[in-house]
Amino acid sequence: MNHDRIISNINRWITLKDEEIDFFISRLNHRKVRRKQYVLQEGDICRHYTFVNKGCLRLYTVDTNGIEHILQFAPEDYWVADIGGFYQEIPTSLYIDALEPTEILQISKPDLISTFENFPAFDRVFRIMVENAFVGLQKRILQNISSTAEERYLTFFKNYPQLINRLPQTQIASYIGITPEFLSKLRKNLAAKKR
Amino acid sequence: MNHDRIISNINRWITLKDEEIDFFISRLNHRKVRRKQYVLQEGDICRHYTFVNKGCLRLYTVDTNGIEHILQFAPEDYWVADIGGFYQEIPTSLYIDALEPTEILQISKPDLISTFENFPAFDRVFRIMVENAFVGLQKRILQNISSTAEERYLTFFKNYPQLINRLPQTQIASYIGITPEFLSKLRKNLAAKKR
DNA sequence: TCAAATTCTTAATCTAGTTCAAGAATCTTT
DNA sequence: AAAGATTCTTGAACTAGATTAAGAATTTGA
Repeated sequence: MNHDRIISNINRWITLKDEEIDFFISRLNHRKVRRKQYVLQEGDICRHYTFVNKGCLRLYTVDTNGIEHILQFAPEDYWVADIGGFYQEIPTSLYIDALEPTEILQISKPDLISTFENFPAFDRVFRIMVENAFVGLQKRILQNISSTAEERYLTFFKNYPQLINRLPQTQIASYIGITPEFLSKLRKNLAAKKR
Repeated sequence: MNHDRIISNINRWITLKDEEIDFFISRLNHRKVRRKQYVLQEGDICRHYTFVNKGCLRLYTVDTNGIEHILQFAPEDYWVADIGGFYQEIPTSLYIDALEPTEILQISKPDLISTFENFPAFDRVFRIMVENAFVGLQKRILQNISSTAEERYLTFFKNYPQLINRLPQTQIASYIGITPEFLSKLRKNLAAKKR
């Protein structure tokens, strides 16, 4: 498997030495997952940080009524994990599965820790990665406490143009926190407005 | 000013050497802010990471209708900043102000960067800090897309018992994303249920 | 300690979004 | 290419939460 995508991903914020990159790459396992296959299930311990090389994963919970609530989509170039459970090694309440046939690269906790110990630059890489993700989540919270469903949909549209025609609407509805029926109505209204 | 609280805060996840702690502490400025005084205003560049030693700050936006939406409360032992704007040095859209007379410790970007350069252990400290904050935000998103206002209020009650009787209800309403009037009704219903 | 400011409550009316149901359209897999 | 599964749309009835307004209670700061 080709490592170009993950190399440019970790080189995005700071430039690493070849030795550092080679060490990190050598720790990765790669896997293919079929559509609908689970990468993580409630009750499991999240043993890997997962990078998506091709395809698309989703991170979500299932509530007591059996309804799914999507925390994150992870298309090409995104990382996913139950971060808390990964470091503390406690059973997760989250699910990760594939929305499309997907190719992933994974690093285990022992391998990531040894990467941090050998090359402190990776503490920085992962610090910056999480900082960026944090800022993204803050923006999402703000949307959720201050905007209407229509505004949230339009923001999703702007932030993830690659995903709009790639994901079923029911998944997008779940991400922005409304029912699929209501999303359908919103779209109808928006289409009417455009004319 | 006493540094015990911030020292135990940064020592919480990994144990630092005296030399590392001393360097970091020597970079801090301390300030007192009065109730309602701004620490950051829309349009400013966020020049400091701020630690609360005593009192309580809030991080929020003001929408086009003049309504405030609270992203974070920062009582004793919490850090606040517009993280994105801090590193990129771009004008913020957020406000930080004091809900009570507050004592803070601040570190500037140049000082934080030089701390990272001299002592890579701090990349790890800040990585772990942001990871924990990230996990907290994920839980909050989940609440917002999946729970009723009543459930969100009860969760706030459980997560921040120290704050419930310390903050005006209007601030809590803004944090959980409802109007103060509706929070008042919720509380009435909850009190009735208890009997 | 008192006046001003802020916060809290209640009630009536309104609306964004849900629920339920059922048929139409579109994918997936063989 | 067909059958089954999933997704999308529409409509009617419902409800959680918003809005407006006004008075009561509490907090604040001089």
